[in-house]
Amino acid sequence: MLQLSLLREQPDFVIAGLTRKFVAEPAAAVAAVLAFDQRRRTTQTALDDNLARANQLAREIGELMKSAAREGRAAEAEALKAETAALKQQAQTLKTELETVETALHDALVKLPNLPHASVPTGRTAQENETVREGGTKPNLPPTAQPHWDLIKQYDIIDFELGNKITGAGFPVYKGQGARLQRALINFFLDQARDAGYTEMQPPVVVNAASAYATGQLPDKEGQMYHDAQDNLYLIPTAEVPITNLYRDEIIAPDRLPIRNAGYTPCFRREAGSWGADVRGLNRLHQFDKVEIVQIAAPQDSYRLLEEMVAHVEGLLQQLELPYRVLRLCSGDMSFASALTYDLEVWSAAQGRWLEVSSVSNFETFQANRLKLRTKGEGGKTHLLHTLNGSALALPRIVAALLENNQEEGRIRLPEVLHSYCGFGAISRQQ
RNA sequence: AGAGAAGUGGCAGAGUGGUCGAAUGCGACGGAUUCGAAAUCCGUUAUGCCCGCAAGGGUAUCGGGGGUUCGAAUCCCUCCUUCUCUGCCA
Repeated sequence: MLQLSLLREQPDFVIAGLTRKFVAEPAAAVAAVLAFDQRRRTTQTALDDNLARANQLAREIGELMKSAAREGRAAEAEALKAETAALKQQAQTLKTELETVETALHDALVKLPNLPHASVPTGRTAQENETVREGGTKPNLPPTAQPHWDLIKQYDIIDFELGNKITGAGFPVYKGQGARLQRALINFFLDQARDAGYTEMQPPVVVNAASAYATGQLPDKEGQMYHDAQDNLYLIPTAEVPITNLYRDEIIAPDRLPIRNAGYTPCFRREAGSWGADVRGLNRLHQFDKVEIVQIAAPQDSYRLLEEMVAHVEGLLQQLELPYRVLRLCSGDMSFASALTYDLEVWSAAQGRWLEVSSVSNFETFQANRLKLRTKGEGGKTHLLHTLNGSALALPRIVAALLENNQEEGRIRLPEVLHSYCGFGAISRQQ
């Protein structure tokens, strides 16, 4: 959620940013918010004055009651009581109005996306994303090379049919060397995060509505989460949700910043309506594994830390010997909450396409505003912090690329760095 | 899951209808003292919102929500959480 103070103080700046995000009628949207804000303030001033008067009367009545017995002033007290009755009625009306206008203000404000950072290229679609750099070398595969959905059957390491039987489509079962590869990747990613200064966290994988709301999954993406209606809990779509919410409603001492956390969790996504030709095999799943890195930073440090995070993820891809590229997303392709996002994609050789394996974003104060995540600055004033997160990394597409890019006759070679984690150096037919 | 008890400021802990955003202690911060430190002394030490250039003032918040009352941390209802005992269980 954008900060109301920014709309008040720099409406033109906000409108310019919203325009770049292709928000319809940005000037009208900002004007509507400001109008609600104005109404809210006059209403609250009226209510506060009313309550101040009522409080004062209550004090006076208290005094009169004390002296009533010996001075016979009960009648005066009764008169004042009559006045408070009128005030109360008025206060009730004002309270209702305040609630209504606050809701309207809030509803208008949460509809506005975050503003793109100055370095974000303006553009509507993924075609206009900017390639920042590429790394690694694309392999030259023979024409007989197979896509990963065939390889996993051939080596019997990931079984979609079994998952379909016990759960449903998009919930694969990892078997034997496939399961061990998953575990190896998770451990490798977590160890790398720890070495980079992140504290490992193991959060719950279901969260309450307040958490889902604070990081922005609710209300916008309600239909994309699995929901347990009985207890009103949501399965997390990413570890970002619980790990960021650890700091909901907190005032963090400046000397604790930046806070760096990492966590492995399974992630659950309904992916309603997003199935198509490009989502075969591991390209899109309802449940997948991911290690997420999250930082909470002072505003002046956040963009430097964002670059660090991208470098960390790049380092992982380099160690996995995967060809990759780093994209700076254009304004129209960025998520609702992000101010600047880098996507990292790996080359999936048999499919002949880039697969997004990580998205690293700076949300500036957009999430922190809903989280009420603050710090105390000069003069004891509180102000919002910046939140950042990134995948480091999501497993399925990494596995897809590893399988496709490294396929050889009768085996799939694995990068050196995984050998000790897996306990084997190549996937072969024996389990 | 059943029975009982409890939820107050960074922590501990008082407060059972008015002068309570809240005693006291600890911690933290600033100052005095000191060559420096300890000890001691003085002071400061929750958050949101509204009015105001500011100084300052107002308002709300004592687990959440609702109610009674002129007035609620205090009484009532409800939900949540924690603790103790019993039961069940990886």
